[in-house]
Amino acid sequence: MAVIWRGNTQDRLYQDTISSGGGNSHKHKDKYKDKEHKHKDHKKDREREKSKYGNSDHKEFSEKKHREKERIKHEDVSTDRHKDKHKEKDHRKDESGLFIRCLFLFFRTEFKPKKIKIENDRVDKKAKKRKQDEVQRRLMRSLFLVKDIKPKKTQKNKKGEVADGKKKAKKEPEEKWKWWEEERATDGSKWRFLEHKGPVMAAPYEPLPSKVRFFYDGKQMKLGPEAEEVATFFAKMLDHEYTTKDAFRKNFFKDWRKEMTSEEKSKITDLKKCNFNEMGEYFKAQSEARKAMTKDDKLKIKVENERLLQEYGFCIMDNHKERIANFRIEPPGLFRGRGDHPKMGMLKRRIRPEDIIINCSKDSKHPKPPPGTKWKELRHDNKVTWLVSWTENIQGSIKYIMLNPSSRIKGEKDWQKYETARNLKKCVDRLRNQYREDWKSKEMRIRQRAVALYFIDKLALRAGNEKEEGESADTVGCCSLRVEHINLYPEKDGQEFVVEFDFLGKDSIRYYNKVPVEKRVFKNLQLFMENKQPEDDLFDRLNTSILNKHLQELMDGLTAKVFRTYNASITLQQQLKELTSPDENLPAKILSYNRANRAVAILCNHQRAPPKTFEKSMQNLQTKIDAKKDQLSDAKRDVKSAKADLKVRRDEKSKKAVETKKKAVERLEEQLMKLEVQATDREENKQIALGTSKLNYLDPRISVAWCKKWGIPIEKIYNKTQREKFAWAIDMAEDDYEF
DNA sequence: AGTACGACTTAGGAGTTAGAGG
DNA sequence: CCTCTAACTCCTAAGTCGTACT
Repeated sequence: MAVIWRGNTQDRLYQDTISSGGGNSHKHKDKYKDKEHKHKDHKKDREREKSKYGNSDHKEFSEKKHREKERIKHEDVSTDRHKDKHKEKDHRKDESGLFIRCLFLFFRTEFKPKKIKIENDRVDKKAKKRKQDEVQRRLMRSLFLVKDIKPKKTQKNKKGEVADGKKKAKKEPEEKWKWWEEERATDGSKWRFLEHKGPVMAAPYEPLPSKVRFFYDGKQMKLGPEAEEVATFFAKMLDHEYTTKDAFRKNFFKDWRKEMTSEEKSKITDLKKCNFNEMGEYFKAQSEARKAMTKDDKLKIKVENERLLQEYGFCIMDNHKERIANFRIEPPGLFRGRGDHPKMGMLKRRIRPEDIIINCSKDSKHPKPPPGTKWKELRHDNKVTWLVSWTENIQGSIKYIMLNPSSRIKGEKDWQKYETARNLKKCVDRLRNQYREDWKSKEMRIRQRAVALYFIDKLALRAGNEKEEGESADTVGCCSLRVEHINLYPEKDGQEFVVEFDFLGKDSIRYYNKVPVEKRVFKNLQLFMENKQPEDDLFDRLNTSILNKHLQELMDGLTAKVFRTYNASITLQQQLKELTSPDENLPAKILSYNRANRAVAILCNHQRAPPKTFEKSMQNLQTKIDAKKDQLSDAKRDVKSAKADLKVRRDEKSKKAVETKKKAVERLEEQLMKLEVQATDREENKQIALGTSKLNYLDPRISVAWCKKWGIPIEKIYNKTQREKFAWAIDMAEDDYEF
């Protein structure tokens, strides 16, 4: 079974390693029989309905278009893009923190980071960098002129950047809009005015040069453009292990054949006989060539990208120019699901303008479809935040183009999320008492609800919606846990009532954990598992909808995922309090921050694949360690012989010699320990991803407050993008902010 | 209560870039 | 200066949750 089966962090941090694995092959077939059909028919009906009524009943907005436009402040999000590059130099090297909890204490006292490198050095580099930048900018400008790009905003911005980005670094553009100081709409509308240029369509297919051949069964064969395009998708993935998987090959071949002419179809009947190697080589060569391009050519591409960004990357929403997140339509390709996805390898088809729904203000300048095409629909729905949508062909789900996280519309929502989590903080004790009471309930469903909630709270599990079997990888969350995903141990490793979790969660990331639970929980679990098969639901009287309905009654806005946010943020706050010591220097403090962050990442089970070069860099480190060990044993031998000398001579000189040698040993021991610690550290960080929690779970105001309290520059914690996303928090949080 | 859908958040990996080290 | 690596950005898959409907 080909599942992403990474060893789990918790596993290695807190417990003995286990070597379980194994697939889950269970079937709930009856339950889902015929679902697919119904599903699809239904969808079609709805679609028909929609196009019938789509445009009819939208309110007119009173604002006059031009007046709106006049008031637009041209805050240009991208202007200072490159500006503080110099400042960006962070101290990643010092970030390497140890995680293991038992080492926390030790390190707090023992770790003395090196002084950071001298400022002088940096100033020099900065100056150098600036010079380089200036050259680049000049080039950029000349390129603009050469290419005779209409000198619209883009140009101005570019020039503006050049002008004030440099010497007068002080002169910030116009001050940023502080949406968080404004009133929020209460009527459920998301905006009043929305204007944008529509999406950037995927580049059309460029047929291969005729020298690049495809062979079937050893014989060269020219493919028609449709079949050829799909073949190139496969050829591009040739050295990815996807292409060796049965499901991938099967799905690919089936969909590929659909694109073939009847002639091709009758010839090509076996994927094994297809030879895509020349195609694969061709693409490899192409990407090599791209890497080897001259600086000028690279710059041209950069400029073109920038132009596209300026033209399509922004919209106007309620008087403000806002950055769009994904303004490009997803190009066609082969579907890459995660984990053991039944649909891997299927053809993700090209999106045409006729598939695309545009959403914007009635009174805005509507985006134009490419010449000779039209949009599927033009809609004016201000109850939603998306600008563009289309239906994807693999799962039949809808994809959207929406705004950047720095936008008002995303920021408000994010802020609100943390406020809800803070509300939970106020009543979490009450809730915890409540679910503990419910463990004793006469009703099974209440007990199940209470135990599930306990897991969600204690272990930060996801809610766990039901999924349609066969539509996606077999993964679970709390409510969808099955009996096979847990093991109960009345006693294990000296602890009582241990529950062992082992399942694949979101993105097929394995969750493995052994936790001691309260006796009552344990007994309940035994009860829930009575007379069940491994593939039966653990909580058979519960689903996310029931759970969330219950939570909603306990607190306004409360849902299962709020617990994850709450527990993540509160953990960060606590850990920061615990780990930061006032007299430490800056790198040490940042180290503490990262450790706190890491604690959260572990709680939320945020993992990453070990870096590709991980083994190698580990080996290098190990070599160093071995060398150090050799040195150490040499030094120890020296001590011995010096001692022997001393015995014979008994003079001051040899006594001193012994002392020096002993010192050397001590020094080496210390160095060795540091290296070993570094190795452990790297090993621990190997598969922990800090980014996800930082971006989605940690109230940024906690970090901002911490920075202010200890005089840490915010750039050490948040990079440019993150600072843009969390601008609201950076602006509003003071050093005494309490989550 | 159950189901399906739509909208939106959360997620890890691939690709790209910058900057540290050789 | 060039190469190698780590960080950052982009990409899009995979979740959550509310709502409409039955």
